[in-house]
Amino acid sequence: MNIGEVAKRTGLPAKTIRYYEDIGLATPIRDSNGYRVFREADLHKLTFLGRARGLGFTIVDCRALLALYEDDSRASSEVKDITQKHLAEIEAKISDLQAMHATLTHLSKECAGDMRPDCPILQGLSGDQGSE
Amino acid sequence: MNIGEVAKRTGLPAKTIRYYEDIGLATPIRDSNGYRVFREADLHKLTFLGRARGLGFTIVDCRALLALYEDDSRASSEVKDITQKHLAEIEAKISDLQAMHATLTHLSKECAGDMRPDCPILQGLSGDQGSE
DNA sequence: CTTGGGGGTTCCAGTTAGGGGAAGGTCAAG
DNA sequence: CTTGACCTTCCCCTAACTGGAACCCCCAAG
Repeated sequence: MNIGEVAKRTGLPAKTIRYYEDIGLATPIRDSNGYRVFREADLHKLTFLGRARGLGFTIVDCRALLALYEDDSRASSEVKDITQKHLAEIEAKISDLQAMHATLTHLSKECAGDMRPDCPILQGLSGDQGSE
Repeated sequence: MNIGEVAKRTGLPAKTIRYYEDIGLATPIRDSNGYRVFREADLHKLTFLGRARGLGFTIVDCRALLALYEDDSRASSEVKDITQKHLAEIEAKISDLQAMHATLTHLSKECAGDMRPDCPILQGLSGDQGSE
């Protein structure tokens, strides 16, 4: 299977697949013309990578998960640990974003958004806490 | 005021302040010894930048906001537009993260997390949808 | 035979928003 | 005079790709 076909099946851009080979996450063999040739196992690994990345795991995490995926004797606790850490990071990010959202919503509500130059958003950003 | 003092007052690392000068967001003057000298106005701009960045605005947004901040005749609607777009992006990110969180929580719950190799998380990532 | 188009290949540069650290100039105190 | 804190520039590094240039390969049509 050539890279284009793999891209179609996994949904990953060809560029990304080449990149994954570069950093050692995929190891297709080569045809006599230099083209990459992907086997079923390569396809499975790339599909796995695509899903893990889609769930926000970093490449470092993916590398670890992939190693565990290929190790039949792994303990499921190792996988669960990585996942729990990732969940904690996601929760932290959500909290951050929600705090930003609250602040901006508040500032935005007070701003008329018309042609006048008076703008509570800029006042808030400048450090003037106004009549809070 | 030297850069160290500004760093203390704004909470921004000196490196960041130099970077902001590099990209044209701050324009301190120079002392005869080559040291940067920051005036009150520079301090205000940097404080503004710190807050805007802290609320997740990109540097591009900050540049626009700063221009509006310094333009006494701006219309508040321009500021509000940038803010609303940013709010929409924040909302999209929160949704993404919440979806990831739900999926991972689901997978994680089904995983015993013990010494056995059986792991529903890896099964989920591999594309096996199991008994869903 | 040649041309065209649609694969594929490598390599280089750029993205965000700075961070780390080296090599060296400056300043104030003891 | 020296020490240590502060400042300067410069260059490389990060994550995870993406875009583009220049070039090779293969097949079918005119």
